[in-house]
Amino acid sequence: MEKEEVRKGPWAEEEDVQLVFYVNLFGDRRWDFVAKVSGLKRTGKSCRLRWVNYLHPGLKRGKMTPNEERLVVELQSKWGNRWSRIARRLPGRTDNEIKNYWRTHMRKKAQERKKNKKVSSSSSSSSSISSSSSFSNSSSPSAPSSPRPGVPALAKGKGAGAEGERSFYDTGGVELPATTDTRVEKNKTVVLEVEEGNKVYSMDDLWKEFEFPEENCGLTTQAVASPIWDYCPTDSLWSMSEEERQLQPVCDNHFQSFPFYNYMIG
DNA sequence: AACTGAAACAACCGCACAAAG
DNA sequence: CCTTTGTGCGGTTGTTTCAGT
Repeated sequence: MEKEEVRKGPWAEEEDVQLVFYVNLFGDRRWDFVAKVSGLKRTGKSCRLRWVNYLHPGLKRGKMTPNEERLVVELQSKWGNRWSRIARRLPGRTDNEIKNYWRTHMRKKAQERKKNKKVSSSSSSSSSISSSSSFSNSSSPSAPSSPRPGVPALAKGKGAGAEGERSFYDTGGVELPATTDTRVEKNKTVVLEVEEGNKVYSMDDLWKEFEFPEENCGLTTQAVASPIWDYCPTDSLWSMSEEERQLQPVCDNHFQSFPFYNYMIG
């Protein structure tokens, strides 16, 4: 009946590392393939989701800026719940994130509306709360709302500069459109040195890098890209053909420990 | 200090569409 | 042209953390 158990639920750090590695190799298109080859017991769908919502370089984390909030409200009223479309206008934000944001804020608004109704019905007869979309105000831009550690030690996308107008979805994968400098992170040297020297980095370690924005000040949209990218080879890999990759594993130690290695040679 | 509700975030599910065979 | 497969999207649910009482 069950062919292979499919893992569900929260992703482990190793899984993240593994996924990033393989996405680096094969791009972010063939998710089924990536899922299979990586040995992750996840569906391609699940891998894609994890990538898009969490691991993607260029993801901005942390609270929405007032600007972004305004934009979301504006675009939502214009396009409806086309979250992915809206997300494209908000570099670094995912449709999921926006969706969640909207949901909580709709709830808030609904509550406010209820309150107002009660008040207005008891006091006067004016309606008016309806389409006013008082979001930009109600979202209290100044509300500090302490950063949520909901995400393991990495949701601190504080100093994310909201610059750049490009869908972060187009990581391009192998067939990256040679438009602009799609990914700043790619220029960073490192080779999936999750184990650098003799030190082994956990995902937390990797993420921590981003708690010090000064170190990334040269970056714009990608400023808070998933730090794991720092540890992944990119350019070299992107430009390699599949065959080349087979012949020339990037970092042997790791490489061989990944199921992919067996897959390729076997 | 313990409890409870709300908020934020992560992940899954099902459907629709597009491309490949 | 039809079928299959993969991907993207929107909706929904579950989990964790925080703030207020």
